[in-house]
Amino acid sequence: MPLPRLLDSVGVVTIDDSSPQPAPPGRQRLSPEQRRRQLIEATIRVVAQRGYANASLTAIAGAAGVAKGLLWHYFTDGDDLMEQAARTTLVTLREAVAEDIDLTAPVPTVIRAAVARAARLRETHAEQLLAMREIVQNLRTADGLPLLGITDYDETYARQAALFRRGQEEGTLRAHDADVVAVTYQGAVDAMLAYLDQHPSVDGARYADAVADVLLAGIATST
Amino acid sequence: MPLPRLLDSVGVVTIDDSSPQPAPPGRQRLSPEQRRRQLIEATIRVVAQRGYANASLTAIAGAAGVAKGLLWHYFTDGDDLMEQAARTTLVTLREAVAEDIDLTAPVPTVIRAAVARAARLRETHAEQLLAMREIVQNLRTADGLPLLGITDYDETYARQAALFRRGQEEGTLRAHDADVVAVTYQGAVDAMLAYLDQHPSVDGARYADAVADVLLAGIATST
Amino acid sequence: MPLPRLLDSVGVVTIDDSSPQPAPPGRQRLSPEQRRRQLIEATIRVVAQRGYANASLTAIAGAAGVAKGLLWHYFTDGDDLMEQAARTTLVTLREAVAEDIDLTAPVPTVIRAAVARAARLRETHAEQLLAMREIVQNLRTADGLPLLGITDYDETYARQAALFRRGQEEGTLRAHDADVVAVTYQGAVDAMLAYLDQHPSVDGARYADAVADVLLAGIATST
Amino acid sequence: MPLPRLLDSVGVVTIDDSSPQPAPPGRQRLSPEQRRRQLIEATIRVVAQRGYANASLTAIAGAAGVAKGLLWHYFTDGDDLMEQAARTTLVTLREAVAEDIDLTAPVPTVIRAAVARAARLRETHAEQLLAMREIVQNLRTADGLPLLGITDYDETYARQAALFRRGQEEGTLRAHDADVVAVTYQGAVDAMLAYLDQHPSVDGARYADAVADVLLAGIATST
DNA sequence: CATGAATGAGACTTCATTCAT
DNA sequence: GATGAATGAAGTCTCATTCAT
Repeated sequence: MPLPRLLDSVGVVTIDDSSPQPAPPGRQRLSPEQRRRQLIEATIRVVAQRGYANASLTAIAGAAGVAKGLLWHYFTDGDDLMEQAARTTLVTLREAVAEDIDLTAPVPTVIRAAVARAARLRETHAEQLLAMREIVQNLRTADGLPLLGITDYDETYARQAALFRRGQEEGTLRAHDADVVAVTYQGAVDAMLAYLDQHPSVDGARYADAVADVLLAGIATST
Repeated sequence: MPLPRLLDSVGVVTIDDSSPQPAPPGRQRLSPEQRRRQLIEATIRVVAQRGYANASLTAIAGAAGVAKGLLWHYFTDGDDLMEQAARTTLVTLREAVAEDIDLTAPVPTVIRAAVARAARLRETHAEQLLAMREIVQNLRTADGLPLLGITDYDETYARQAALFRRGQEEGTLRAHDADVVAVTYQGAVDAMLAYLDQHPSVDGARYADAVADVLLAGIATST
Repeated sequence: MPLPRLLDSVGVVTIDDSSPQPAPPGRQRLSPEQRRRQLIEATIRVVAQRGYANASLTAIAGAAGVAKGLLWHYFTDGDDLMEQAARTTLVTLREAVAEDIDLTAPVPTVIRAAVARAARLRETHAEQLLAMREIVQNLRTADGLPLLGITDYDETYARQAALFRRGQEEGTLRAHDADVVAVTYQGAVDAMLAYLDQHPSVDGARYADAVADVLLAGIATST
Repeated sequence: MPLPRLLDSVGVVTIDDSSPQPAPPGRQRLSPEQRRRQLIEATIRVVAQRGYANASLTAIAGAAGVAKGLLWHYFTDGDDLMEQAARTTLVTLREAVAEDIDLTAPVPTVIRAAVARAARLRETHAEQLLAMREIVQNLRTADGLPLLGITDYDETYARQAALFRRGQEEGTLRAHDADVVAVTYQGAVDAMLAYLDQHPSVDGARYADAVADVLLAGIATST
């Protein structure tokens, strides 16, 4: 499944219960799941808007419309909240993207569709994309090493490599090293998203198509 | 000159005297240039190791073996230090990469060489690569907008697009949109670096060659 | 109501619990009003004892027996604390003095009583007198202009001028310019307080009476 | 000699060598006296303009056009500089005022002239007045006690009391306690200066005359 | 004598975290 | 469970003072 790389693909599907702080009564008593979701959504929102460094827990609690202290009822500390926010968001994103693509189609078709869907993530999951980038980039273990990344990437790359291998078996892709192709593909998608982010006037769909052209020219047997 | 994207920003050629606090002699009197360089080097080192959010000025001064207050003699505040560190690093990097590539060679050759050189940046400028990513990602103006990025990237993309255009005129590259090709190329290189960073056992040179294969298959007239 | 000038500003009636850090029980939970009052009292105390320039927020928090950070729960910053301390003190003082004087008595009688009450302020509100002087003198806006003073004084002068005008109408005071008389009166009282401050052995009550003699000789129709 | 109280009377006569930093050559070698005077003048200027709290030694050295370190060649520390600046200024002021008044004239005449001269101090020695107020108010010993004041006041009061006593002997002043009269007089002058400072539109000369009227009505035998 | 780079103490402020209510 | 007052550990920054040049 051509999932954009962790950094790119971030994106809690909808956070459908769109209301930020609708709760009118002073003290609502929610189920743990609801609370966690509520707090994670606020986290994504604040991180996206103010950046990781300025996303204080006070601000997050405020955005969620709850008291500061409540955070420690549901998360062991700030890092835990960030990590869970990232992981949750990643999972939801994967599901969302997978839903929109027919993975059984011919591999070149899958690739073109996946690139197009990734380009649309900017529109459907703007905050999540931003926030994930921030968290992945900044969240560290106590010894300074990145907390997220390696593991998650590998899984992503593996899935993509499998896809490319199928293409080679079916004869629709050329015989490059499937891992290299996977990484290259990811990088192209990632760069596309960053570029579109900073050039909002560009037509994303058309741009994605052009990117797919380049990629398929490089790896497909026949465009 | 086909400079890798984020890589662009990586730099500071030497930092040869790798030692954190080399000499404890009471009070060193350095020239402004030397001192600035020393402080910027320490900044890059600390940001690379601990991440932007944990790179306190206290830590940076400590890494430089210098009193905290000295930072304000040379930089107006923490953001100024970060910005200057990034800009200095960016410039030095560009020069470093430019030196190693013959830009007058046939475009496919230039591309292959550039990818290879970029792969080697991990070895020669590991800290700078990491630190630049951190600073570019996190440094913001007071209103929350990224302080670095857009402008600098555009220049990079423009240079690369010019290179690709030359290739098309000379008949060595196919007729894709040169801008799209530039962005795609950058993304591929960037992804390669990130991948190599986290898989140190992989042979960078060979990997770079494979990436160049894929790219050239996509854009060159004859592989 | 003939309030002494700088004296005006002095105040905070009680501060009865004079003890710096009365109770060391782990964590006290006070109402906002109590806490604000406590912090303002500590501010007055520290400013009076060590001077404005040496009244660090660290010292003030220490004198209040409270964590430094708590100050920012109740005041936006140090200047805000100082300003509120001054204003609160001013109001309380006015009320305190007004309570002790019968403003409907013949004007010369009011004047004599007011001078006497002012002299006693040294005993009942010594710290407040000192602290007000310090704050009024030193607290400035960002552009360097005094934050307190002009406006507040004008009100004081106006009240006094009105009193003197009544005296002229009733025939107990001579026909000087009422504004000039008000300012002169204030200055005399202010100087008396400064003098008594530095000569503690002098009998304040007797001294105040002598000052009233001089003033009334100058402005009353019959001594 | 009716010298305005310490606080009021501040005022280095002219600082005639008016140029702030005229010295064009990099390193001038001045006599100790000249240097001290230069530094003290800069101190007065900076304190008057920015207030005591913002008068850093760095700013003072900058205003004097010399290197920071030079201050410690001529003064033991910042407090010493401030104290000497205040004392020097006080002396020069006394001389300046004394020059303008005929102390042998009838006492009421002396008083009227002195009040008038004091009112003009605002015009001729504005910075000195401001700076003296600041320094006297803020400069403290290590234990928090005011460094200037008591002693200097007493001298001033004594001189004035002597003047008033002469008036009583000559029959031009009534028989109040001369000390009380001195203090009252000082306070009136002080208040006048403060009032004029904040009401620049008022005609100082006329105002001073009115103040003298009130004072003399109180203490002279016949106006 | 003069300079200004360098130091270090301390100021203000922010914020994660705790805990009495 | 939920609140927000209170704490304490940094962090950024300023400035008097020292000292190599």
